[in-house]
Amino acid sequence: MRADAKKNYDRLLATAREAIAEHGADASLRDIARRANVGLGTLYRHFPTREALLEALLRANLDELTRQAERLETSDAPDVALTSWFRAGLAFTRTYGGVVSLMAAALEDPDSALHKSCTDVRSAGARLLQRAQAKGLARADIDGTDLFALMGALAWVGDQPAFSRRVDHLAEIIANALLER
Amino acid sequence: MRADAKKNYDRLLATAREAIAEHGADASLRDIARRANVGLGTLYRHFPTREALLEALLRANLDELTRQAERLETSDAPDVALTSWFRAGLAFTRTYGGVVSLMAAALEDPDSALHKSCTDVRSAGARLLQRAQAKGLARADIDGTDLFALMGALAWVGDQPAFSRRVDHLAEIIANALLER
DNA sequence: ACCTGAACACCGTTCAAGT
DNA sequence: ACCTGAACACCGTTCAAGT
Repeated sequence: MRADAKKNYDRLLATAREAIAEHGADASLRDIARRANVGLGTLYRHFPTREALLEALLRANLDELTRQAERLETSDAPDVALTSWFRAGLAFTRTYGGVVSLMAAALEDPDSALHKSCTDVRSAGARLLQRAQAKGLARADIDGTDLFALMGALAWVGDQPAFSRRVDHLAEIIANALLER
Repeated sequence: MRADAKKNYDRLLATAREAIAEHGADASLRDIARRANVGLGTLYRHFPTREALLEALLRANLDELTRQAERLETSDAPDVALTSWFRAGLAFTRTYGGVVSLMAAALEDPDSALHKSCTDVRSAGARLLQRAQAKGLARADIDGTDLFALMGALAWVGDQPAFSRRVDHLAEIIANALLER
């Protein structure tokens, strides 16, 4: 990448990080380009879709979430590992509002720039879940997609001002429900 | 209301019902006016906000949900009544996609046209919950807002194509979690 | 009393023209 | 190779002008 292109890329990403932290995943792309002092076409050149921009923004966090699952798999007790990871996933969610809807859509769309990161996270969670299920420490009637769905559901709760105060409490209830039976 | 105004009002509501069933709560208001063969200003005259339009659309359903809670309170066993109503609320949700986010926002905004309907539903649920809690049939650490939040969370799950197949199953798990302890 | 649609200020996306 | 911004097709919202 040419030096000037790299500079624009970096500035766009930094600006997008601010804008999306402030306005959520549906922040105005036009506004991001404007605040980055870059032409609108330049934004589209570097990030052809909103998903591509979010992928660049979230890749580090999502990879870390996947790696954390792998670490927990060899360290903690299966049930503790599962609920710890569940909470970590939810915590990630809180950095950018409204991001889980895009992630849910990306699971279904192989062409989405977010597809691989999201299916990786789902697989990582599924393995933690299966490990707990194998020891009889988690309920047997759920899978990795259910785990992802419940994390997304709680993220939605956290995104609503009317409910965000209660999200930790509700997360605990649901995390416990994963271990029942 | 003048006869011609009433006609426009009814046509707008019927068209909105179709459009919102098809495209969800953020359907284009312009498109609704267009499809109803009515000027855009006429839509705004009858429904000054999107919430006002949804209020007109949902009032009957939300009132019915509130009344259903009252009926269940005098008929069924407290725990059965609670979970039945929880499922009924979720079923209502499925008629129009994306409607729960507006409802959650309306809880926090006393000026929203949806405010009263939503707080009424919350109160109705809270009473069913308290009745079950008084008999030790529901967990004691949740309130009516939590109940609303969990319904909304499951509605969100139902709105995501990646998860909608699992929403009934996840609803059962969460409904059971309400009764624990 | 009610209706209309132009006007304004925003979007997302594309693409011809420039360096 | 990369950048720019006008152009296009959409929004939501308001309001002067009409009947």
